[in-house]
Amino acid sequence: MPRTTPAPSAVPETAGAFPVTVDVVALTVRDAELHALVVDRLLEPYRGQAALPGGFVLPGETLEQAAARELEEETRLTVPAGATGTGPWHLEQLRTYGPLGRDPRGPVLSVAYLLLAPAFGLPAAGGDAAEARWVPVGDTRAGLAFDHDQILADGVERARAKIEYSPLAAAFCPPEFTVAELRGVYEAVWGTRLDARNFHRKATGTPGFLEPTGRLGGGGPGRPAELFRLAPGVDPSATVLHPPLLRAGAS
Amino acid sequence: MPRTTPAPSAVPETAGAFPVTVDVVALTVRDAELHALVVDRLLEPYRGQAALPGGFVLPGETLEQAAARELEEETRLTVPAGATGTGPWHLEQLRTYGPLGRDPRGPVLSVAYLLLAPAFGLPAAGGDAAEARWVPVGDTRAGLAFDHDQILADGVERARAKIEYSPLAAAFCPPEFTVAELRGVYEAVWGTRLDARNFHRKATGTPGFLEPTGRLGGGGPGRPAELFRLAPGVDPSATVLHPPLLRAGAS
DNA sequence: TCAAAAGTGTTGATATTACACCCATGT
DNA sequence: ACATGGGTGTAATATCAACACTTTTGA
Repeated sequence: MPRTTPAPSAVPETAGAFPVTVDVVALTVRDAELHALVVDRLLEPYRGQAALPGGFVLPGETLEQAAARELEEETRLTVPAGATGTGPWHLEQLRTYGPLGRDPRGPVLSVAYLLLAPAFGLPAAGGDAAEARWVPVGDTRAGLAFDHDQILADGVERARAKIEYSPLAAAFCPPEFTVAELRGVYEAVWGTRLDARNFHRKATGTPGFLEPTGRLGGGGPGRPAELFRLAPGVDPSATVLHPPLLRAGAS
Repeated sequence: MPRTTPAPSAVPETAGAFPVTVDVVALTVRDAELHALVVDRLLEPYRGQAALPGGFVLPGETLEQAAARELEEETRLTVPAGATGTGPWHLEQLRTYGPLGRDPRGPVLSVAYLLLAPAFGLPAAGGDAAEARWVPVGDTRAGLAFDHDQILADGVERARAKIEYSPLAAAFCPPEFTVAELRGVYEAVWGTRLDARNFHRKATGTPGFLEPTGRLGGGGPGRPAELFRLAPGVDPSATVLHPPLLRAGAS
């Protein structure tokens, strides 16, 4: 049946209205490993269990606003406005789950978001919000509330696929970074080892990806590495790298 | 039926409840051109204007069920159950739009689905449902109600990207098809011309894509073509073609 | 026999991979 | 000096793109 509209500005009575949540898969690379942000739930259902940060969408806000608000409330982490654009942050919609069979309270729709961010510290536990912490994605087998294990797995798979053909790996790095740092991101996200020499050539040789800053970075042992930034004017989520940085190229 | 559990704890009062629609981007290839399914709206808002088939999600149904029901109601087209799997049909979630600024009646969330299907006839116009028709995607500039132009564009772009590295192009074909038919799908979806000889080698040479049936098809002029089917046991949405059938390879 | 479409062979250009080798710094 | 990581050169292999050529049918 077509949309039935009793009045020009009403929604049909037969249509259900659904509570809608946003849940955020926030990923970062720490200690050469991919980590996800989880919070410990203070309230029922699943009280005391770990879950993805998220919560109900409020009237009058967009889904992106709700995602940013929930992240900030639960982790004191402020997502820069317009993080869908360039820079060391990236927020994009993942997919929508529900409404049936995923929340003991009843039908709830959840719109999941994926956030890719450079490593950053979290405030010490003990605010009025639940404690937020980073957990290695390999350690999260079947431990999260609701269907959040599935959502996390989908988010990780999305990240793995996207860095292959988009400049999004740079979203895990600070504004200026070395090729080795970038390679560390690929190795952590894919869980593989990459040949440093070939990676360097591919990354620096792919048009529309990296731009040299001219400066040198790093104070560790060995020759200092050149610092790069993301090529100017590229939308990391729209740019397609050619040739791609192939996942198959792992040794 | 609605799974409304009286519940250990209820959804917080502060949380908004949103009407939720599903809208379907149904694509097919007809006359060597990519077409989308649209319906003419019988009711306000946007009465008389073309729109994607879709409508409100009812209590107790899943999003996929709602998408299939709306398609069937508005186009008399029955989506086979489990069309997310193998075969000449493919239904997948596209993304979620809203809730603000997209429906004059107020905040409405829309979960968009993408359906890839072989060409099929539509019932003659004049049922109690709105008339459904195929329109070439090139002809749909800014003509659809709501934000459906954007949703259609997103669906087309998803289809274009996916057939490059997945066997999903076969979802546009009947169960058995020739390499030329398959090439026609790529040409229509990408809007390019492909070299028939190189395409044949790539398509038949890519593991996990095509399986020869041994039979021959076609009664037209020229040498009869071998009939193929999708390789058995492949999930078209999960399989990754290697090497991919590159869009760049268009001549 | 001819037109049309299917399918194979071949070749130069480009990409990938593996690894030898040099460069620049801290200790 | 030497260890450590940064970065370049090069050669074997695979893939891509263009196109000559053969095969198999209908008219």
